[in-house]
Amino acid sequence: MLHVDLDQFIAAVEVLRRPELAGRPIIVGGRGDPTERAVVSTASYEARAFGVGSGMPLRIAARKVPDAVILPVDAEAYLAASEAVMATLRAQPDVTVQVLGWDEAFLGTETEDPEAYARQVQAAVLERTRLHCSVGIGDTLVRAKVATGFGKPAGVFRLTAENWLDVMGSRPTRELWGVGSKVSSRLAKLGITTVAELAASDPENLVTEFGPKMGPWYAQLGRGDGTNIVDDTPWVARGHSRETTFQRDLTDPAQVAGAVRELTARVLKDVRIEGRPVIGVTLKIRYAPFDTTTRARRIPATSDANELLARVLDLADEIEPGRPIRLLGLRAEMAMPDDARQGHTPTRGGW
DNA sequence: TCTGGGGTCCTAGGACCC
DNA sequence: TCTGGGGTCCTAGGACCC
Repeated sequence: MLHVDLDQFIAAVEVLRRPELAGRPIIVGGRGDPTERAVVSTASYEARAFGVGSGMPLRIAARKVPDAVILPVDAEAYLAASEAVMATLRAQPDVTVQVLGWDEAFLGTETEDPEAYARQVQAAVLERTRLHCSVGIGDTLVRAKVATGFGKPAGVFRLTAENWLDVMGSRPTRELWGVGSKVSSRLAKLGITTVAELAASDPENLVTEFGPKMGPWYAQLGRGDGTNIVDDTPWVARGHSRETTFQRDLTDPAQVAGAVRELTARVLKDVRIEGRPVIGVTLKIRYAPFDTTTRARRIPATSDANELLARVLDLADEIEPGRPIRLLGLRAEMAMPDDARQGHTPTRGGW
């Protein structure tokens, strides 16, 4: 199968509508104001050369690149571009498309010459959307996904059982899809720092450290093994959430109550579009500067807005009075339809 | 005043039941 | 005068991804 990933997607979309920005360091994040609390969504390759990357505080990014073009996030524009890309992918011959986000998808197809197929996909995407993408080819989803990184920018790379350890074996576990900084540190404590070491590790040790599901999962990841099924079943959202980081910390209880009502209204808007009852609510509270806690309640299935607001305000009563609040978030968990895809592979935000 | 916003899934521990 | 065992449900917290 193939994994397609658009190159510097958000920055590229911005350049399409403002060609004079081509070649300049572009940073997209927040409302485009580096004095505000916000982080970088995407940086162009020119900006990345200065050490700027996704997730970095906008303020710091702006400091690193003094003459950067800093732009606000325009989600609608990226969504429209994304839909054009995905439509192009779906129009390819004999293909199953599993969308992973705005700028990524797996493609399942049977072909004698995957490289040629990949080049054809790149050409079609470029012609239809004027956007460049990189393509990974693999015999599992994990290998295809990891392969894409070696194809960037605008290239094609193949990773299979054959060359997986040659290419990945000596690299740090952090480079695996699903291993972040915390897990790589915990692995290091077990004496596992490279992909090859993870691939050869005793699953029992991993179960002790990570539990019955994640232990074996990490061992499999080290080998690049896993499913090779591209699943185009339409996604069914488990829930919807909204959160707000306040530019100035909230201290006034009336302000907090107002923010909670506003969040509830925003979440309800999305839930109404789904048309499914809510079965749980979670309030997320970040006390300044960075102490985050959650309060959750499971509730009888309801679609009644007043009922929900009452529940959320109950949760808000658990906010400690007097502590400055930097962020409030609200998530509504929705009832799943009986036929929804469930119990898939553990991936956390992936497939 | 350095730390977004939208997601998913796993784990541990307590409560509760038989 | 000892303290099971299995199961489910729930909450809080953690980790990761785009």
